[in-house]
Amino acid sequence: MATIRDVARKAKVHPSTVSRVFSGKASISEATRKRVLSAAENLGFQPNAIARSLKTQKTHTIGMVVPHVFEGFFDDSFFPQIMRGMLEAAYQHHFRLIVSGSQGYTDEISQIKDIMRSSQADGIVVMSSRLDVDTVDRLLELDTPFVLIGHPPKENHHQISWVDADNQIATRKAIQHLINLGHKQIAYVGGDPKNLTTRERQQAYEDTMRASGLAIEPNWIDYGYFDEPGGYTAVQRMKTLGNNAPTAYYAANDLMAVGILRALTELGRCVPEEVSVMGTNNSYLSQHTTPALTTVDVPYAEIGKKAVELLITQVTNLNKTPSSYLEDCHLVLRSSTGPVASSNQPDQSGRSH
Amino acid sequence: MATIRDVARKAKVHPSTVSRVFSGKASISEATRKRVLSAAENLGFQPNAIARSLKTQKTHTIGMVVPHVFEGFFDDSFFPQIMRGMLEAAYQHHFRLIVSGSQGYTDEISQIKDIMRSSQADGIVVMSSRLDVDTVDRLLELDTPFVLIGHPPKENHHQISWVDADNQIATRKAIQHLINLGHKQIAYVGGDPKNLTTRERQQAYEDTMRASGLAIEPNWIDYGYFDEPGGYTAVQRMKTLGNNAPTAYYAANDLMAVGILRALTELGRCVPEEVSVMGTNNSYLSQHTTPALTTVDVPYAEIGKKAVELLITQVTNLNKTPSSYLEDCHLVLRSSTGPVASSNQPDQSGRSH
DNA sequence: ATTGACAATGCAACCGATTGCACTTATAAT
DNA sequence: ATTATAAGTGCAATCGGTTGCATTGTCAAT
Repeated sequence: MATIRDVARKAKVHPSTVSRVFSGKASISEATRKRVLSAAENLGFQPNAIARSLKTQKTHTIGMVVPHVFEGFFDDSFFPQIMRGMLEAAYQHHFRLIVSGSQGYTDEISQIKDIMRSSQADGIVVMSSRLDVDTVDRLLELDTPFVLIGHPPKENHHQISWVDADNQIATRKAIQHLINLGHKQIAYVGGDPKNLTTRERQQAYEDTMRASGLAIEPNWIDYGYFDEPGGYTAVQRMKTLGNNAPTAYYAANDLMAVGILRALTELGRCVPEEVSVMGTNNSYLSQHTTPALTTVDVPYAEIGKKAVELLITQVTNLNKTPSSYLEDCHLVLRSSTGPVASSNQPDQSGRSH
Repeated sequence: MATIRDVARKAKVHPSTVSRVFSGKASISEATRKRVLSAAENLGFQPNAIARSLKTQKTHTIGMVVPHVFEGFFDDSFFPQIMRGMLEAAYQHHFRLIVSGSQGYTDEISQIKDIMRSSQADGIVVMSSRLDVDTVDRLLELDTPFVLIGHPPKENHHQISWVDADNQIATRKAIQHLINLGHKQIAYVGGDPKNLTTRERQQAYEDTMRASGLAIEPNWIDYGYFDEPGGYTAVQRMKTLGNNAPTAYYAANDLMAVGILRALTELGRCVPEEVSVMGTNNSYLSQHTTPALTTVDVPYAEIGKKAVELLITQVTNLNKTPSSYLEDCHLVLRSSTGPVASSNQPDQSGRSH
């Protein structure tokens, strides 16, 4: 590969002149510019990104780490969509993404630290939604800018940048939708109780129930760990509640909702006539289930995009102060939710609407 | 960030000694190693990856470019699964992925060239399945190792490394499955006729039909450009063929098969009783359609993994000779295919099995 | 005619590691 | 005791760019 000195020799100028031609920022006479450019063209020269990075201390690269061992990560639209948004924003600013695999949550953090300490990226998008204060604090010490996708621990809310779906409002909209249909026995099937998003959604679920004066039955709450069997087994567990079994299920992702659908179908319960089911994410899967899944659209691509935009303004020094964004989610009404069956609430069927 | 000189000063050794401690390859007395390590620990030092790359001319990075503007790319399991496999292999060899967005096919090539010429990656996985000889030749000139996911132009078969699904056998298995069910009027809904994979599959489709002595009707061949509406409109077009309409559809991905399913459902044709439908990819979507989709599993994760493994052996000089792999695909029998309806072949229903 | 401003270019140090070579010291072989 | 060998470390050049500073040349203003 040709270097800047080769080009300089061929164009009979000093290497620094070649550098200036390619930087575009300095004043260069039209004549030498032409000469340099044609010499470069001739040699197939392009500035070496590594050398440039070393000198300028900028890699034009945003890091991210993906736990490649979690297969579900790649099935649900979650990761691909975030990635798409990140790529879009990065591309617009002439950045690239550097992505590392990881074997799990703790490894994820060490990979992030490794990228930071070895200066492989100007900034990092952190996707772990299991962060605790200590971890965040230690990340902060490394002072490589990062933005979190998801919610930070309460203590760090104003110390770091983050962007997340407005899970609270999203969940409220979902639960309220079910309540409006007359449901009173509503199950919440979360992902992983260690996951902050899961906890946040659960909180919103409980708040919304309470706000409508509905009781919260611990048996209506379960965790499906984001996969299809998880939703399936949640139903298995709850069916034993007899009359007290939920008339509606809200799942923290579509995949678990699909599992719920499958379990219900096997039990011979009709959706939405007897039981309503809602998912989350509006994954493309949700359009094609039977019945098509009512869900809440989470703009993951937007979130990913926003995250790297934030990061890029931070690394280009336009604005170093931490900021955060809550992206709006909206209901996608399809065919898996309907009015509560009258048999489920014999004493007040008149009131349903 | 602390540099190697800071550590050297603190440990009272020469920077080269620090370097040797971290390289692990040189002989260092236990005493100084301890001293250096603790100084490094103390300063939070870790070798700067950029500087190291500059000197060693190795980035420990594999490049890839993703056309982020094609949303379908991120919906189908194709891209996420390849990515997962790539990450897995990269991780095992302590490599990372550097990924660039792109606005389309031609931009994809220029991004690849840019990564190569700026030495941002040791090797590149090229995913474009529309390569022509000229493009490949020009890529070859840049002599950064690359491996192609998908089929190379015939002329380059032995010049470059590539790994692909064995589309030919996969398609043959699929079509043969339909033929075995008694179908004679089988539609092929491909992706994009410019796509080599699409052409390869179409070839296998035609060969298999011919091998069974079946006629090939040009009207049974259409392109759905990999998305759901594409499958849908293919059916719209073919339904006008009346008695000559296909009794079975084979789609080059599951998403189009879903579109086919939807169109058929709207037309009131029962699947699989009246019409059979097959998809390709065994995406997680295919498990959850109604009826569940018979499909052919394409081991994308394996392909991605193999691609970067190949690349890594090449960049670490273990083996520079081009090689190629064809990954096996297998049928996933579910509920969208069945024996041809007797009304569709009134004159030979006795022969169907 | 003199001065000042600025455009155009060269010079050389620097970014943070790596590594071939040389040197010293300790250990083993003769 | 002498020599060969290897271990342990330092020196300095190098990877391929960038950039502050110095220098020269040009042109306009006074």
